[in-house]
Amino acid sequence: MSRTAGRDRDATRRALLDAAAQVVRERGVSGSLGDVARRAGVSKGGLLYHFAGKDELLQALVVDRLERFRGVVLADVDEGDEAPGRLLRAYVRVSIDTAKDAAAAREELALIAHLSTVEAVGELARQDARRWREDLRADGLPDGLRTLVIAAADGASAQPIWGDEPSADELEALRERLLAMTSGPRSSGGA
Amino acid sequence: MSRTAGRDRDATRRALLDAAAQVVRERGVSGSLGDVARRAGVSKGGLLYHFAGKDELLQALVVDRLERFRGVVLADVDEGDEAPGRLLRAYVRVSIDTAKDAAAAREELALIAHLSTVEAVGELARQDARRWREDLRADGLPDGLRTLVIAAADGASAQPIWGDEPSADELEALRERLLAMTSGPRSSGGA
DNA sequence: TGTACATCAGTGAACGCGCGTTCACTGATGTAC
DNA sequence: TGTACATCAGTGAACGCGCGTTCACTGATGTAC
Repeated sequence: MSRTAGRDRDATRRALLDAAAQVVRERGVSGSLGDVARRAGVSKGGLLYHFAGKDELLQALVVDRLERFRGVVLADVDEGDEAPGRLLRAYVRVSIDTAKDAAAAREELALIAHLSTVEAVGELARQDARRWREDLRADGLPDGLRTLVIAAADGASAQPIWGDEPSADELEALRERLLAMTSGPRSSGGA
Repeated sequence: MSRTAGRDRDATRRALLDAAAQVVRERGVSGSLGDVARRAGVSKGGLLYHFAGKDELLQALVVDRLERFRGVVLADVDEGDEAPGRLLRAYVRVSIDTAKDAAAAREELALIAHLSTVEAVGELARQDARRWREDLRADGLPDGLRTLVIAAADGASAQPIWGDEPSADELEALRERLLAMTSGPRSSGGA
């Protein structure tokens, strides 16, 4: 096999991050670099060429996941929705949809939970959380309502970690209820 | 130092479980048995005398935590409260109180998240979650409302893992709101 | 149009350390006679 | 009231394996002249 097998730098990095996510989901942060490298189709040395050490790999991984979530939510904001709470409604939709695959949700949360114990990662997560708080506050809904809705959305996606697996029906009902709560007394449109 | 230093079997077990909780919080499941043993004041061999291996220790630890939480909630049920939702109200109070110490909440959740990746632990957690679902359902509130309140309580105690640290004021407001929602149109009593 | 050199994206063997587990042993306490 | 034996709750040295990291090396591609 040649040294540069048709893949450029970025594609290899991407493959390594995806492999790392898989391994951390399955084995936690104690999953080995060798395992990650094998799944990405490079040698351990190759991995270390891209990420100077295990911590750096995990840090890059958490940044990747947080950005991905933010991207999905922003893409889900309804352009036609001009009422206060449009960002929060997208946040709710994405959170609940994520929770529908309990196994995937549990794995994703375990991923974050594991990563959150890595020293350098905590600060990154805190920054991201602060940004969400500010963005959602700027969204224009009253404090108490907003806090409640965010907590419920977060709770729905966190429950699998306790072994709880809410049914699709329950999640659907919760989703509708949360969206209705943020749309004022009468919900007029929206999917 | 003598072999049986005034401590009986159960006290040593207790000390080992407490030390294990501490270590897992700080270092994750990859924290070492040597570290656990040292903090409990026994040798590694001594630890292995009580728990046949690392998996057995972690399993015992999760059972311990789940039982502890259930015990605190049951103890918090208001004897004078006869209205539907009395168990759920205790669940809310305990969950939100837990969330008030963000650092402790994050650590406790990280503990469970870590443990949930251990094969044998998953089934235990699932059983416990099923029991909570049944108990809370038997509590007599309508499905949609109950699901919402549980999700919000779970969310509040889960948020620290994302780096989010809700303020005490916010939590207090959320708590009151959730309790009011489960007490019908007019909340009559309660702390 | 060739040739020399630099750089990029890796390889893979080796090293050393930490950890889980095993095991032979031990000192205090309980029990039978 | 002693004595022999069993059990309980450990000790601590040793072992072997897996892992993160280092390092010398390499084959393809790009660049200067």
